[in-house]
Amino acid sequence: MSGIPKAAAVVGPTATGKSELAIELARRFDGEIISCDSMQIYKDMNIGTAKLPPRSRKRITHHMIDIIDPEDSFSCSDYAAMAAAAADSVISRGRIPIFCGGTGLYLDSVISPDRYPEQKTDPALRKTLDSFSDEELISQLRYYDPVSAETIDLKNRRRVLRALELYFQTGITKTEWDARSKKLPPKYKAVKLGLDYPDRQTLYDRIDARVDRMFDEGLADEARMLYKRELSATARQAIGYKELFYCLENGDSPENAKDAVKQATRRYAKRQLTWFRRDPDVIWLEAGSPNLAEQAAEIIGSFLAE
RNA sequence: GCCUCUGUAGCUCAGUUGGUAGAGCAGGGGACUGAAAAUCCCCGUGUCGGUGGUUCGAUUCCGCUCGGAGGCA
Repeated sequence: MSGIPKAAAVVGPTATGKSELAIELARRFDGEIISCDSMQIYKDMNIGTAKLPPRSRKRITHHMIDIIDPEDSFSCSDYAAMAAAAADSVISRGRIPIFCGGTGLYLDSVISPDRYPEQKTDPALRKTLDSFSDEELISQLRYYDPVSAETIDLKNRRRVLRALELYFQTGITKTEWDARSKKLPPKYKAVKLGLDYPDRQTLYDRIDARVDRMFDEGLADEARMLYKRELSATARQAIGYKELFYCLENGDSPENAKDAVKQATRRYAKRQLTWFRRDPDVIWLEAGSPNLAEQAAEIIGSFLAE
């Protein structure tokens, strides 16, 4: 009726069983999964990104996993375009796209309208901008985009850089771009299911256990292989790998990285929770509860029937 | 058995010349419009081991007591 295609999404912090639930839902609703995970994008980064093994994914089509070499630069803007193309193809086949993953910005970027249609990443410009001091950047921002200078956290250098980059590249301020995109309808109308455990300790215990399992499965070897390659700036920040790279640089035992990996993952999970809790559209369900799939299916079923 | 040191926030410790205490880490909360597993901001009450005493008042001084570490026999 609205003309906006429908989709489902499974979100939440890491280690809550999103991938499994998404597969179950894809089975029940004849869907295909579109991953919104900034790291499962990369080939050869398997253990540390907690990818489900291919045999667990069989029979259900997964998009946006294993599509980029870790050497190649990739960012949210690439994701938004590719994921939307994938979702459209799913819809054209008469099936339903099920977004699944913990990278909140990636999900938003596919679902929402094209925010910066004229903008593409320009490493040279970024490098030039990065050579200026915080003060210089801030005064530039105050001059060219005073509204952003009021809104953006000026202590967050990346945000300041980003706003300037947008302006210098397109001649239009970030303020203006954002105002425009807010007026446009979303590309998909999605029900968002959020998974979380009733208490934080359960989540953290699961994270710890999963990190232990990753090490048992050979995370250190996987990291050693990747260490020899020229990873892109994004791929090299992946939790689980960056800590091991640090060990390799300093000749430490991989065991020494274990606690650091666990802690980084806990903090990441916390940030994910902050992101998704802010989204009023998320319907929260208890991770690991026995009737989770039924609950989820019921919500999606009535959403699709609307 | 004797002597010395030590017991303060989940952990490591600082401190109070006696007026119920503060750092780091851990942890918690928040922000986020294409670098996002990134980046940034905010948050410190705990029987100061227990128990008696001195004192207007003790975590701080004294006695005893219970843990821990070391030394001497």
